[in-house]
Amino acid sequence: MNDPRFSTKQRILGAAEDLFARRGFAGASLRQVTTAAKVNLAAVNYHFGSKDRLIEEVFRRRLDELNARRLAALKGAMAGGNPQLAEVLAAFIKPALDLSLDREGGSAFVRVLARAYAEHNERLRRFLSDNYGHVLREFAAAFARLLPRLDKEELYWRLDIVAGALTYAMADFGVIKRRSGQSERDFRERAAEHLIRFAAAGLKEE
Amino acid sequence: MNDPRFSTKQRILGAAEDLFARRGFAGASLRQVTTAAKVNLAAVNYHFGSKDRLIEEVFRRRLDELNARRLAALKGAMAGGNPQLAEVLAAFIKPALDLSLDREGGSAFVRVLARAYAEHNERLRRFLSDNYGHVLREFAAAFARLLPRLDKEELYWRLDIVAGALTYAMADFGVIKRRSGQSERDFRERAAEHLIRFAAAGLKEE
DNA sequence: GTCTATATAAGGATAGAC
DNA sequence: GTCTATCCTTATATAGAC
Repeated sequence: MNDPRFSTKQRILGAAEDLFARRGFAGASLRQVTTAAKVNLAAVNYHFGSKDRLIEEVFRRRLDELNARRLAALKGAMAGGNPQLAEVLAAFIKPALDLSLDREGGSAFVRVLARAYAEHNERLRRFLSDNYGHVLREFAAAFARLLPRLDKEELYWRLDIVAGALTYAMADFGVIKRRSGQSERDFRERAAEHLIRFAAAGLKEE
Repeated sequence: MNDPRFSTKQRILGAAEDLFARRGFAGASLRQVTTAAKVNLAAVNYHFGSKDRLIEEVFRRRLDELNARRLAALKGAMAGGNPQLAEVLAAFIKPALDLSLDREGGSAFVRVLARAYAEHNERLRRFLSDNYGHVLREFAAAFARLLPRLDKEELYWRLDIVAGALTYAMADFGVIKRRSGQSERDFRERAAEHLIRFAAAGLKEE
């Protein structure tokens, strides 16, 4: 029972992630979280200090790895000296959709992320911007190199639209359902392909 | 004080819309709503029966008109016998972005709508599907006529992506900010234009 | 580090007078 | 239709024993 992957702290994070995805930050109570994690109610305040700090740690646990993967993929796409638009898009999109495939809570987390957008919560926005803003800036610079004919304003508009579609796709908001014979992994991979092709077409449009 | 536009019921709906947008359905309490509406706490249960029913009425008040406008615009686009893709897209997108321009609460409502997606709330989904699903089906049929080379699955994927980008754009999730000299209306109109061009390019892609 | 017990506040909903 | 008062549940957070 001393496996750090199943420590009290990690069990709380896992249960919180799941419940925040399903009921929202305000909708999921610490009682529900600690019950699901099979830990004592007081453990949340012992390990995290408050509900707000617990929320931040739920983000940190996933986003550190997600953004490291995105940057590594971006570096790979830019390395050859002849970067392709679809590769750079894939560097941004695929790690996110992969995360949504991770049965160990990742699929819940992407919905938490979508909720964070909907929240418009200033505290959360600042936390995300402070910790992960540099990743977005690197991608924006890469796209600017690949699409030199688009002025900056036009480029930002289009990237914003791509981000919206990605957020929506990741959180599974849409109406498309997986067919019964299809694996979750296959479904997600097709979602990423459709999204990348659609986005590339929209970005390239003169 | 008997103007039905400022009746107790309408004031509750307006305050609820604003608070649900800012704090979410669980995050906004009936006490906050009734205080903002300057009505008595008990008035919510008298007029609506419960918080859940209040939420549904917040949706109904806006969506009846929004979807009527969309269908009217769709009819207009299809009437000539030579419908254009951009026109049909505009019939779907522009009424939504116009709503987001309505200072009388519409701009709050689009954020409520985005939250409803994030909620994945079964009760809400059924309510929306039962009441407004036919509108989406009519648009899907129109797009199918305009894009005969896309098979049904491909078309649905792409429409799903468009819906995601629209939801995101309406709720102002993105990073693009209005410039100081620019009016809100002008900003929204440009958002709609960018979105329609981007979506049309992505939909047409072979 | 985990427990029980509890302080303290806020929540949705309702009863009953006016 | 609107009010006050209140029921009952749930919430976050903490104190202090183990």
